[in-house]
Amino acid sequence: MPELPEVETVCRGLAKALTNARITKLDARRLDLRAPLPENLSARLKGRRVLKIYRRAKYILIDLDKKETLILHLGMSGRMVIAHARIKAKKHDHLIFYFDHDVSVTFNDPRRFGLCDLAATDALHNHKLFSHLGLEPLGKEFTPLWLTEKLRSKKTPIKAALLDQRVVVGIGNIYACEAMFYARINPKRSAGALKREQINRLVPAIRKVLRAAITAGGSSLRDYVQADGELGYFQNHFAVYDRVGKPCKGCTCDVKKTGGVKRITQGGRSTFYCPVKQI
DNA sequence: CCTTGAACCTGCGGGC
DNA sequence: TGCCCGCAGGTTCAAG
Repeated sequence: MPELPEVETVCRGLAKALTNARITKLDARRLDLRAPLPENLSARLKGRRVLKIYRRAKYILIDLDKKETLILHLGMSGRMVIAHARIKAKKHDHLIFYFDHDVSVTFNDPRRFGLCDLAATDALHNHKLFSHLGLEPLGKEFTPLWLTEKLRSKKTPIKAALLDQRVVVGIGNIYACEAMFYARINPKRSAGALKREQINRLVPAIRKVLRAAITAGGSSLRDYVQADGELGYFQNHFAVYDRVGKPCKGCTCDVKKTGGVKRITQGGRSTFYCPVKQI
């Protein structure tokens, strides 16, 4: 799935295309995403105006009139595709939103780990999906001091802690690996045992890699595409992610000797790191 | 409370 | 060519 930079990119594309438009119709072709679609969603959305589109964690939030917000999550394989003409539904096109300026937006998600909900705008922070979430990594409050306190009692590896959305949101498998590389931290290190200097490197590393990825329009792997159909290109800048046996970014080692980037499994997920630089 | 592992679902690429 | 396996950007739930 799309991690924070990809979701941010999608939100910006949707905001540009949809702000102030009115929903004329929702074609809900599949009701069994990660959670069942809300009752009568199509009827409830008809005629509603889009006020604002933004992101929280990896969720796309679309504020509508009448103080309700449409919540979308892309799961692992979700995409939003904007079209300027009536489209013919393709495989895994689960939701097709039509708007009054002849734009359609299709939510396509082969694995169906994505989700769509509608909730009261004023009560979003109490919503089941949001109430447990940690800080935004690009926000002001996300500081080394704050992160130190949050990780203090954690025995899990730092890699797992970065993926824990109760600590900090938006970081997924790619950007956890990348940020730890730039911070020169071994992913196996216990989160609570990190040294002050390490956390001092980690926070800016996270912010830097997320910002750079947003600038690049996100990472397009197998099936992720920006809302406007353009491909993001950050995958061409990965330092370690998906680079087993290859040199890490800026590597001066003899890869024949060191073996280059290594892959291990943590919490059932692949971690890529440089055993030379990340200690 | 904490941590770990499995589950959800589909598609793709590699090895034989 | 086809089959089988492992792997894929996330989140949640059960079990220890």
